[in-house]
Amino acid sequence: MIIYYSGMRYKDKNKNEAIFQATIQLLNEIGFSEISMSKIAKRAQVSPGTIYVYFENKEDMLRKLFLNVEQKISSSMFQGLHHPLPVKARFELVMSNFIEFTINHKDEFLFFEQFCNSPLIDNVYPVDSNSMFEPLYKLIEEGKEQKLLKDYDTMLLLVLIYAPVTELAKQYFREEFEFNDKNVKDLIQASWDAIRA
Amino acid sequence: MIIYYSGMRYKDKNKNEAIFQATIQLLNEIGFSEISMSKIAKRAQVSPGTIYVYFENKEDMLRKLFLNVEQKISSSMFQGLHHPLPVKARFELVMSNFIEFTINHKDEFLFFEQFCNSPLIDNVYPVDSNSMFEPLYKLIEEGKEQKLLKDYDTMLLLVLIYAPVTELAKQYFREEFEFNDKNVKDLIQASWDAIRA
Amino acid sequence: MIIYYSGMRYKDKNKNEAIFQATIQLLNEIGFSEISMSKIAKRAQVSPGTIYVYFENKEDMLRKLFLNVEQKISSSMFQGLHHPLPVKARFELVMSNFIEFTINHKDEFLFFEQFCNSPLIDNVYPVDSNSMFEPLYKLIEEGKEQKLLKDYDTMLLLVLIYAPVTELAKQYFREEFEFNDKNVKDLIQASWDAIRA
Amino acid sequence: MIIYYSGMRYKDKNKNEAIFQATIQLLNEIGFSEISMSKIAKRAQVSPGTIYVYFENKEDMLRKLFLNVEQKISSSMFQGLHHPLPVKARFELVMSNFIEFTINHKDEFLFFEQFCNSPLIDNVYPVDSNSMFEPLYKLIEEGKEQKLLKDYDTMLLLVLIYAPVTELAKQYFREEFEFNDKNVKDLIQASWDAIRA
DNA sequence: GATGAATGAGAGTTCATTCAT
DNA sequence: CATGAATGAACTCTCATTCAT
Repeated sequence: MIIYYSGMRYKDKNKNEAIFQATIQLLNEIGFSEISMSKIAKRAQVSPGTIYVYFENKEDMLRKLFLNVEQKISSSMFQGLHHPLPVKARFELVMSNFIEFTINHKDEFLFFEQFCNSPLIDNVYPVDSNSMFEPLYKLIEEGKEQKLLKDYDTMLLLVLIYAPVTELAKQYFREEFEFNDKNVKDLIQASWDAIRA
Repeated sequence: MIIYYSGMRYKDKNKNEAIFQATIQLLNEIGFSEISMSKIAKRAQVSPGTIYVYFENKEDMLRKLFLNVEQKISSSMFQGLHHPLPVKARFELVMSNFIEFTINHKDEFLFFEQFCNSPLIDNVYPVDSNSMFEPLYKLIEEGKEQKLLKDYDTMLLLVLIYAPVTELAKQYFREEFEFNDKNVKDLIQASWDAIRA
Repeated sequence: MIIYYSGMRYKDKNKNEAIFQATIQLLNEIGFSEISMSKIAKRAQVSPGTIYVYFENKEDMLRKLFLNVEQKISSSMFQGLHHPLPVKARFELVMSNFIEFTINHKDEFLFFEQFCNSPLIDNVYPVDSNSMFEPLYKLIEEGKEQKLLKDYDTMLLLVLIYAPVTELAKQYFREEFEFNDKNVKDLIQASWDAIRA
Repeated sequence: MIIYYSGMRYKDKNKNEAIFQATIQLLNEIGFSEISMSKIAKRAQVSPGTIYVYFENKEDMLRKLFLNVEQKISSSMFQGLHHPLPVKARFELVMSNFIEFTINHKDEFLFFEQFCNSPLIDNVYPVDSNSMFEPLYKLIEEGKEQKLLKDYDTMLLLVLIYAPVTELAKQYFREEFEFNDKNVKDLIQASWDAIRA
């Protein structure tokens, strides 16, 4: 589908998305060492040349894909986060949002983790790599001010609550952990125990 | 060290190690997508052909390197772990061993994380991927039996204590977190709070 | 000749043929043990990568080249073969067609012989390797029915007439035999004597 | 087995032969394009270095192997050839010797044919390539003097009798022709008919 | 915008050969 | 004599990218 917009001709959103999806899938199937523009093109059912209509080069495409996925994760994670709610309620909401996103978006999530653990991430964030968790960071600082949370380094507290989620998600996709209701509740409880004063 | 027997020239342990070190360094510098056997050979100061004297192919080399690093991490982590010690003391020992290893073996650790988050890991462990943490798994089960720890899924408790360590180590190498004495103490304390009954 | 359709750049028949000719020439000059895709590309004045636009791999290229040459030989051999002609006349026509083709297409012929005598031929014909001579086979059977030819195994009679031609052609190219009018006439006569009743 | 000979230490005949046999087998299995010194060494159960004790290089080894096989064929072919026998009897003896050798020495024969049809043959015989058939050549000339054979070019007559044998042998090994007693008799008869006056 | 033929560079791997033992 | 580790060149093939259409 091509959208015309006040005299301007827009690129086909579907092709862009098809390229993104093909890349995410292939990266999870064969990894960075084996992926190639031709394979991506074949999977996305476009010509190799077409990718260069949408992106400057391979690096540019991967960077834009990463930022796109990061945006999706971030907006899902903080969905429905109204300030009036007390700190603990907001913590629980963010945690369930995050868990829900990961288990429902396997490909995006695993791509994100693979990318973050590779040196490619250095080309994306020359300065700061945790802007995605900014609202959560703020929430923890608020909790510390209210003496609800431990007076530890904020980054330490931040990691204590998100690292287990991502790690358990990976175990879940390897079928070595089950994300049933009890486990979700337990995870949120234990995470709270880790950081509460 | 080269060992000679009659009529043979034996494989050089140093060459094997040089190839491993070159691979680890390059993977952390440029990643899986940019690494190549020629670059590894150049960094290790051997001929490209020489790598194939020691390993069947690229995949075989990476797999053997991974298992080698995993062995190093595992043996460091459980160093000095005598059974007579109480559960909490053993927990604290394992945690500090683990933290100490990661911050003192940047290259090995980051390679390990990158590898674990790539699809290559699937070729290494067709069945079970947490054998490295087996003694820690057992320790948690013992703690659960003694009612010291929460009666949660053991994998959940396991992840709650190791995931923050690896994540903070990565932040540390990005200079976004400091591993001073207080932070180490706090991390161990918070992890214990997360899992204790 | 390059044919363009809208929005596409089409494959160039000349490039395909240039690759075939370069391969035939090089195989006759240096043989299977020394030939390489790079050498072929250089001789054909294309990039090494270009060969892989036209063929899947080396084996595929050689197989297609072989079938192409076989087709040429076969169609030359049976050119002008009208059924109304008596058996002997048809025999003589096929023989002179065959002789003429071989001495006028040195490269194709020598490539064909080299290929047929290598194990590569097994990958081309999994079942039957004499389809090229099918019409000649039929002609011999007709001659046997008319009691013109010996009542021997048809394959035996077939080989008796084509094997000397190919062998003499090779001697001719080594300048150890001359294909003058007398020798051609003698060869055809002797071959007829071999098979006639 | 190592043979010591008046103060000189001889090379191991078995190793030499093992290298020859390995080469012949591999050439028939995978051909000149795929063969390599390492593969030959592995098949012969010797070290790659050992081949260079016996031969100067690959080309030297192949040339010596070819001459060795040619010698075997030639001596088998003219075995029991006493001059007192009449021309036709000698012809028949040579033919049966030749047929018998080919069908009983598949590997040597197919290697010989493959080698003769490749440009490698040019490096072996810079001048004359039919010395192997010298006695047969002489026999034909004798037959021509006795007016028993056609007064054709001797090379032509020579080829008329040996080319069908080699070609049928190849068909035999592809299981497309049967070398039973009748066919052998028929082949010899037809060959005689081809050349007799 | 979209195509895919075309490319030279470089990928992983094997090569013939050497030589210290 | 025999070994096999070691090598750099060369192998087959794929790469990211370009560009005429």
